[in-house]
Amino acid sequence: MARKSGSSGEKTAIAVREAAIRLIAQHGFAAVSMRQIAREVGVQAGALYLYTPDKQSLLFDILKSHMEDLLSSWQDEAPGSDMAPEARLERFVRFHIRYHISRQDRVFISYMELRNLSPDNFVEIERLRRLYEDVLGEILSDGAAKGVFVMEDIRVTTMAMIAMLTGVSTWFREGGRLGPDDIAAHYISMSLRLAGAHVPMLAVAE
Amino acid sequence: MARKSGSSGEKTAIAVREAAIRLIAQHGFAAVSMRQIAREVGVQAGALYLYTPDKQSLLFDILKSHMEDLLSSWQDEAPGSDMAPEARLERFVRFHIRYHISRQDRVFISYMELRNLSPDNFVEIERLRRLYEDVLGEILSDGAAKGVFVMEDIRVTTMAMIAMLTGVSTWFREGGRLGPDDIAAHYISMSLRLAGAHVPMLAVAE
DNA sequence: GTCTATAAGGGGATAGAC
DNA sequence: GTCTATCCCCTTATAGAC
Repeated sequence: MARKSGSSGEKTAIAVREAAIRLIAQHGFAAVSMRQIAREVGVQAGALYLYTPDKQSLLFDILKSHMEDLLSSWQDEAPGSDMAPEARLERFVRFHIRYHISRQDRVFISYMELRNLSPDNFVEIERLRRLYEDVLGEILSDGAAKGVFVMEDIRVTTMAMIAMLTGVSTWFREGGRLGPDDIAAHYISMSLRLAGAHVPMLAVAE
Repeated sequence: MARKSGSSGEKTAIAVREAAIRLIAQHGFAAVSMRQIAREVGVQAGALYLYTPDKQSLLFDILKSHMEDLLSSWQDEAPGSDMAPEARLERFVRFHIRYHISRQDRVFISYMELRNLSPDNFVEIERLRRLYEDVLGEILSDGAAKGVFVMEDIRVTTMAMIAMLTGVSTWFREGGRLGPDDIAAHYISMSLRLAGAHVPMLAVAE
């Protein structure tokens, strides 16, 4: 975006995004003004328009790059479809939980602010979200076909599991009773159980 | 609120609430103006202030009466704690799914608009929400104590199950492939499985 | 790249007529 | 119980100086 290497434009561009993400996660897109974002960044409101054509594009860019990053991060560590369904599901759940815990703000926004997207932008984000849901749907279908997962309804199970997994971002707090890896482990065994896999209990506490 | 029996005040008061719920669910609290609500009701903006002291109270009243109605509806059909945990869980899940399907707008708002409550109002709504979560937590704890539910972590399972169940309100659409009762049945067996109960498969489709 | 100034409009809320 | 008119403030976005 910025061409002069010594300029602070690059840094400002990043600062604008980060500030927007933080403020929108906290107060909601419609409740946050461009002036608030500018104050957080330390520039005047007018300067923001060097980095975004308008407020709507700012939201869209945040959501779009979040979804793209989510999908490409998964591609990077996705197991081959020749792997056992249980192992694939475990990999997916661990990835999902870690990703959602480490990027709580972005995740939160991308679920809460869909209503504030323009119709065209909404369609595009929904397309990307559907691609991600299909990753899980395909793993569950594969497991059902191979007889290692037993579900009454694959589509409902997919939606239920996605909601269950993503919910972690609403209650997880840094420094709580459980760390990210403990939580991921719990969600892995809950997911396997939800999919109707035979899952040995590793440890029963409480 | 209105004292004259022939007046249209009572009707208007209800219309204001319904319009507010519909618009807020669609666009978000911060994005909806008092003028928009008035237009939907068919009155002028000033008239709204006969029914609410301000916009914040309008939101708070919607969320508070939703939570109170949710809790008292549950009280009305809650089974005694002498019932078997599996049966109690089944009752809870069926109630939750039906309630959330039949009041999608209210449920949606009460999850999405927490950020737009004033700090005091937020505390009150959170208190009510926690009461409701505890209903499920208590059922799961009871089942664990009696050895019919087997979970690695009761608190995490409670949060996961609530998220899974409430998620139905984000994807359910009237006239879809499955009716409310089919969906409730699926969520019941998924919940039992999540709780680690022995659950017979009734029917495996797809 | 950033600032100041400003245009043009919408926001919540109130006063007073009817 | 409702309307009209209005106050005052904040909003997004742009123009032009530096």
